[in-house]
Order: sequence, then C-alpha cells, then structure tokens
Amino acid sequence: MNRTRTSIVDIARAAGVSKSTVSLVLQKSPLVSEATREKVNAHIAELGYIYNRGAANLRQSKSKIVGIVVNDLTNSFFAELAVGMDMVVQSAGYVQFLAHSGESVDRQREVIASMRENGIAGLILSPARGTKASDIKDLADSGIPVVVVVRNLPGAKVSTLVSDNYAGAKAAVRHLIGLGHRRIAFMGGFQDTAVFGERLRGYRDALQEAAILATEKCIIHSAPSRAGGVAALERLITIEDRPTAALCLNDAVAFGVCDGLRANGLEPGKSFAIIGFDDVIEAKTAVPALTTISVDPQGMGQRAAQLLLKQINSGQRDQESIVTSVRLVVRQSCGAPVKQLEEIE
Amino acid sequence: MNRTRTSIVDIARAAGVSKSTVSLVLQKSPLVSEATREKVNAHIAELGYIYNRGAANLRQSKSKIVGIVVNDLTNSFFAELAVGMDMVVQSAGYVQFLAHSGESVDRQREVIASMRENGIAGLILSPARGTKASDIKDLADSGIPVVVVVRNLPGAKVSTLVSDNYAGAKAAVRHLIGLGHRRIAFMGGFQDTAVFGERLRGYRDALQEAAILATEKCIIHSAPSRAGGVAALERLITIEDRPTAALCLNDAVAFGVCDGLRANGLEPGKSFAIIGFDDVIEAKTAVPALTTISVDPQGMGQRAAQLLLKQINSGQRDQESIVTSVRLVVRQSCGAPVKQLEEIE
DNA sequence: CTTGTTTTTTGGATCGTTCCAAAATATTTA
DNA sequence: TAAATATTTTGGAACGATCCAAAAAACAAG
Repeated sequence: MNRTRTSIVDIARAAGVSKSTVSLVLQKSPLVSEATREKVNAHIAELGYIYNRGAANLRQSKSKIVGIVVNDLTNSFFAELAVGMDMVVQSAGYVQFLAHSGESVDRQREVIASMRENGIAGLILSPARGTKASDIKDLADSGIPVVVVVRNLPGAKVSTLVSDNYAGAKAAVRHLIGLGHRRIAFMGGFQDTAVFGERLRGYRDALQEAAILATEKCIIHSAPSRAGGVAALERLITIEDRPTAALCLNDAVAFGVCDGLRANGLEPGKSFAIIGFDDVIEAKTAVPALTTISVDPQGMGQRAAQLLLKQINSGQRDQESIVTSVRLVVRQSCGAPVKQLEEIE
Repeated sequence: MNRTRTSIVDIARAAGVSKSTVSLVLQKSPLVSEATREKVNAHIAELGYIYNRGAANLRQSKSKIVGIVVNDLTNSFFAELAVGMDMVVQSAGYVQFLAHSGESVDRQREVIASMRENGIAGLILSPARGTKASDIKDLADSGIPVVVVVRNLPGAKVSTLVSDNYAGAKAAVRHLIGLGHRRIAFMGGFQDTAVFGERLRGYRDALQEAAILATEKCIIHSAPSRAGGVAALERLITIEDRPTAALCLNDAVAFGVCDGLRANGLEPGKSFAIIGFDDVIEAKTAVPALTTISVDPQGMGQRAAQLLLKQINSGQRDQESIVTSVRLVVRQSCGAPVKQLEEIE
C-alpha cells in the first residue's frame, strides 16, 4: 500500500554521505562540519523524512514513552491530574500512553502488560480500587521506575505522591466545629481505599480533639461520585438528630449532596453546611461556591511526572514518598457561624 | 544498570530450539508441534519474558498504537469521549497515545509530530480551535488513517464523525418556542469553531421558522466553559427586553448560566429556561436537572475508534463522514410552559 | 529399506537506528 | 614537505523481532 517510508539511508544516498553522518546530524552532534550538516538538513526537509524513534529505541534499549494509568478519567479530578502530567511529560520530549482502568484491576493489569510490551521508560499509576502491592511488584522489580499517585499502595516498594488527606480532613472538621457545629457527618466513599481511610481518620481525630463523640451512623458510605452524594444524602435525612454539617469524601460527592438537599427543599450552605475535598475547577463557580480542601490536582500531576522523570534520568530506583500539603479554601457552602442555622431550626 | 532484558534467543537457548520456533510459538502458529509449544511456553513463563513489540513493529513496519489528540481533557465531554475510544482501542489489542492540546495549535502540531515519530497506525483528532485543514494534510497524505471528531475541519480529506449540531439546536429552540418563549438567547462559544457555527445556524433557522426575529444582541459569546457561562449571564441580564430562555452552546456553559442566575437571585428553570448541549453525566443529577441535547460522547468515542480501526485494518483510505444523530432530553431546567413564567414577571 | 510426502524446525537476511573502531581528510608544526 | 595532530567521515555490527526458503525429522507407501 504505502511505499516504505524514507529512512536515514535514503537521505544519505541523496546527500552523498554515509548513514552514520546523517545519524550524527540528527542527534545534533558537534562532530559534523557545518557544511555537511546544512546539506543533510536540506535533504531531510526535502524528502519529508520522519525519524523512526522505534528503531532508535530498539538499538538503545530505552524509550521516550511513559505510561499513565488512571482509574477514572471521567472524574475531573483525575482528568486534571492527567493534564498536569501531560504538560511536563510533553515538554520533556516524552510521549504518554494514557489508559483508563475504570476501577477494574483486571483491565489495569492488561494495560500495564501492554505498556511493558511497548517499552515504557516509566509508569505513573493511580491505582484502581482493590489494587494490591503485588500487582506491580514484578514491574518494579524489572527496574522500571514507578510512581504511585493519589491512592497509597501499602507495601509497594515504589515512590508515591499523595495529598495530605489526614491533615485536610482534620482542618475541614475543625473549621466546622469552629463555626459551632456539633453533629457532623462524613459522607461518601468506601471502606477499602486508602484515601477514605486517611480522610476518615482526620475526621475522627478532629472530633475527638473537641471531645465530640463520633457516632457510626454519621458515617455514610456511597460511591465517590455525584450520584453517590445524592444517594448518601437521602440516607442522611432519615437519621434522627440529623447532622447540621458534613465533610464529603470529595467534591463530586459534595455536589451530589447539594443536589440532594435542594431536591429535599433544603438550601446548601444555609440550612446545612458542606465541605468538599479536592477543589476541582467547578468548586469556585458553583452556587453556592464550595468550601473545600484544595489539593491542586494539576500541580500534583506535574509533580508526579517530574518525580518520575527524575528517576528515569538519574537511573536510581530509591523510593521517595511525597505528601503534598493541602489547604482549606473557605467559600459559601459551609455557611455562616452555626448560631444562625440553629435559629432556623 | 539493568541487565539486558530477556529476548527470544534467550528462550530459544533455554528450550533448546531456534529463535524462529520461539517466534512461531509466540504468534500461535499451528506449525509447531504441541510438544515443543508447551516446552517453549514453559520457558517463557519461567524466564519472565516480555515481548518486545517495538522490535516486531520495526520488522513489520506497522504498529499497534493509535494516537488520540483531544483539545480539552478537563471538559468532561472530551474526557468521556476519550474513555469511549479507550474502550474499543484497548479491546482491539491496541494501545493509545493520548495527548491534550489545550486548544493550542502549536502544541497540537508538536504532539502529532511526536506521534508520527513513534509510529502510530492511525490518529483520532478533536482539533484545537483554529486548526486548518492544511495542518493535517501531510499526515493524511502519508497514508496514515485519520479520523476527525466533534469539530469539523472543512477541506480536510479525512473521515469525520460529528454530531448533528444543526438538528439538535433546532430541536431545542423549537421546544422553547413550543413552551411559549419568544425572546430566546444563544449563549456561549466563539465564532471560529465549526460547532458554534452549526448550532447557531440551527438556532437561527428555528426562530425564523416561527417568524421570530433573531436580534444580534441575544447572541452572547463567551468561553465554552462553566466560567464562561457565568460571564455570559452577567451580560445577558443587562440587556433590555431580557430574554426568558436560552440555548447554551454546551452543558458546561449551561451550568455556568445556572450559577449566574442563582447569584442574581433568579431561579433556573423557574424564572428562566435553559437548554444545554451534550448531555454530560452531571446533567441528569444536577438541580435543576438539565434539559439538553444528548450526544452520547462515550458512544461517539467508540464509533470514532471503530471507524479508525476499520480503516487501519482494511487498508482503504476512502473518507467517510458520519453525522451522529442527537435527541432532546427534556428535564427540569427548561421549566413549565411559559404562561406561568409570564405571570411571575 | 528406499523413496516420496507431510510435518516441523531452522539459519540468515531484514527493518531503521546507534555505536564504535578505524579510515579519510584537513590542519598544524618542525 | 613530511610528520604529527586534529577534525570528519564511514562501514559494519548490534538491538529483537519476523519472514522465507530450505533443511531435518517424522511418517507413509511401495
């Protein structure tokens, strides 16, 4: 069909030099004279030559490809994370395989295998729910740098970059307590993720600190999505001594809770205080603007990619664990001090 | 650092056969006897062999990689589009380079160049704003199948897959007219994209059909994002004879408009009717649930990927233009018939 | 036990680069 | 100008797979 694409020897022939010389020109070696460099470059442009990176990779047994596996691209937190990675990966001259595991460990395993066959220089993984450290053991053992982001993988001997979930949750709950709330719920998420565990711990400790008894019924599990938030709220309103505020697992859940409140004739931020987690872009413009814990997903993506590239370039495999700091961004959804709210009741 | 990875000859040596035999086993050829197949497979498993697809690609001068370039991954429409593509690409045994152009034609050019060097079998492109047909001409000329999605690229000789923007916009405006609205705005988007042009044309024709005069001041440009929607609404409320309804360029803008209305003490769906475009996942659960034109981005992604794979496999480069049909999904944001609204005024 | 068939296996060339030692050319020095 | 040195250029061997023609082994028939 398509005639074989033009290669380095075609150029060499056209320019009347050897293929080695052309190769030298391509890698901008200072060993070639200015005259031949120009001559060769002219022919490269004329023949529309396209560098075959695969062949180079084969010879050098290394590549300029990094793999990125994300558990849920439709969640804007992860989409932004991916965009942040993309930025630094691209400007470092790398190209990325980006795959979406959809929270399936099977699919995750498949795509990682496929990436290995294609020869990635490193991998950034935001693990699907239920991923075990053993799932990436042989990858890491093979000497390919791996950076795990967002969700911790206890026991895995790789670098990790997670946000300070514990501190963030604690700060959020302290803020709610400071506003006068005493019955505070924790909404969204499932037991089995590290993120959930860490944030819940922060929530519990903040309550304990204020000598508030944390009741189990105030911890409401649900899918970590907008729809999950709606569902969680439906369960919340049925409990007696209904909480007056909630920390949500993430912003998506928080938005869902807002939706649910409205559907029940309650006004988020007025009759119920809400704090999210992540600070996705919509958090700022939503109505009411969402009080949340800012984790800067794009920045995290950038840092993760930088960490990976550093490991690729240095050749050292020693693991590094970074916990990125977070900060409370107070907006409207957590309302005014609770005295006003109590009056309404 | 890392000892050279085990190759086909290592296996051959271990199993006491030739590398050709191992190759045959790898590609599940029926020519090898059952006995040797098992023996070889045992050694493959034992040595932890990883297939080097790059080497195979070099020899065969073809690859199992498709490139996907998306203009804005943080927009959930495109994120879902990418997920749809990912699904079919992955299950066809391909792997995808996914890049985010961030609406920059320069970056888009760079990533496409990089993908070509890495040897992609085909490309799916959702063009950045301002992309010209000439930008992908030589790619298409080189015989690599290209599918352009979402935004039309007039003049490009490649297959395209776009949703029926014209019909969708028309249906939406007809619906608003049917509810009794007469002053209807078109909000969001910029002049220079094909999508904007097509939807605006649908809007105009529907108004004309009903003998309603379309005034230019009812067409409000803004960024096609949530923030853009907020900004657009701020401008809308200043005009005299304020419209009672709006068709928004997309759901993101529509959500922004809702936010803006609330910030101005107006209630979306009650005092102002809104219709979006795209039907992103949040549209259903938002409050009020968004009336919108459903385009099923994930399905579009799947169809685009299927179209590309078909071209890759068949080797035929004849272009195909698919316009996917859309449908109006009526929810709460467009409110009840306008008589009630007029009474409020 | 040959010969003829069929089934398996195999060596070497190949894909497009990079790398290296060695060759060719240019430049300097005595 | 010849020798010594510095600068450029080059051929061929890798890298790890596939492909193909041909060899080897297994089997059948006479």
